[in-house]
Amino acid sequence: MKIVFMGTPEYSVPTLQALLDSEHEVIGVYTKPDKPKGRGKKTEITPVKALALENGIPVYQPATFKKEEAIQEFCGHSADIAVVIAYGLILPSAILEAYPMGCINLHASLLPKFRGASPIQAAILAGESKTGVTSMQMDAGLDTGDMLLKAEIPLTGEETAGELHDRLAELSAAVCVNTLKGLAAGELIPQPQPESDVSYAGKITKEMGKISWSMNSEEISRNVRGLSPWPSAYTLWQGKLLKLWQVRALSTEESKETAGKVLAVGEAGIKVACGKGSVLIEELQLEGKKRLKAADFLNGHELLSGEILGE
RNA sequence: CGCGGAGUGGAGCAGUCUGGUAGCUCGUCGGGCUCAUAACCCGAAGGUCGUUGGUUCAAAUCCUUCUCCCGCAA
Repeated sequence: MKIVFMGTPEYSVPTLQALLDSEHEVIGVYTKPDKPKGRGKKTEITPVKALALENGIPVYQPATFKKEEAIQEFCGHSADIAVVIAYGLILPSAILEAYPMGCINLHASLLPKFRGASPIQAAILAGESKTGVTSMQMDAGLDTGDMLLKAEIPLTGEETAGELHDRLAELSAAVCVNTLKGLAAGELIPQPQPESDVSYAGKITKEMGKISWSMNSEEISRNVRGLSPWPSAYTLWQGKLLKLWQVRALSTEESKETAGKVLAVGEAGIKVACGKGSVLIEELQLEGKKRLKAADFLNGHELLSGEILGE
């Protein structure tokens, strides 16, 4: 099949690579416009664009599909289908219906759970025991299209969003290839999403990373994992930003201690009281500094029992 | 040139403002104590103070070049 690929971040890359390696032909790649990014505000090309350029595939970067010319251009490609994965732009119906087989999307959750922008993080934050990837025939709604294929993976309760991101990105590539195969063979029957289990995962914001020590230890652990590596969970220590990279939930029993109080410090980590239970901070990072194991951090910083974090 | 912090024995930090013997907490190695120990005591090794040039009798410290790491912002 002739495919137009639409994607932007790192997450999209394995799928594009899989399509390039397949018998299908990628005739064009859409990705979001280049933007100034990173320290120093340099303009960087998107990961998808980088891979497309390496392979000599035409790249298109409209800022929006609200303009007629962008739609015209899209319709001008003689493709059979468009594959959309973490593209980042809303696609109007004129786009969705431009090609004979429409647009299929790969979403990083077991739909209809966690529709929206942050399905990977949402699965961890919600403490799910499994998650996965769903391919669907796109329609005008937000991740509401009829489902084509699903693949599940179990969650151990230890993984970070970053690790899960990488695994699901690989899984998406496989699901994409299988979905195209199924569609070509006419073997896939689109399944409407059941209304009963619908949930949404909105955009992740920086503020979500601020730890409320009044939460229980398990919730804090999920926040640390679900927001790693971005935007990362953090608290404050002596007025400075202190990122938490690895935290272990200890007890979940009621505690009489003030939430956020440092109960003990040692080689194993920094034990902090929560609203319910306590956590052991095992890896952390002070603003401007590198990520450190708690033991290394304590060698150079005087963090004492009894101090209150979060202020 | 978006804002800011930092580069000091193997690790994490102090020292820089107010130039003048390189320090702390660990780790490593040796010895001791102990039934024993990751605990405790004694001792030792290990550093061109990121790089370039300059100022000075003298530079980790002041000025300069470059580079690498990191927080914010995007």
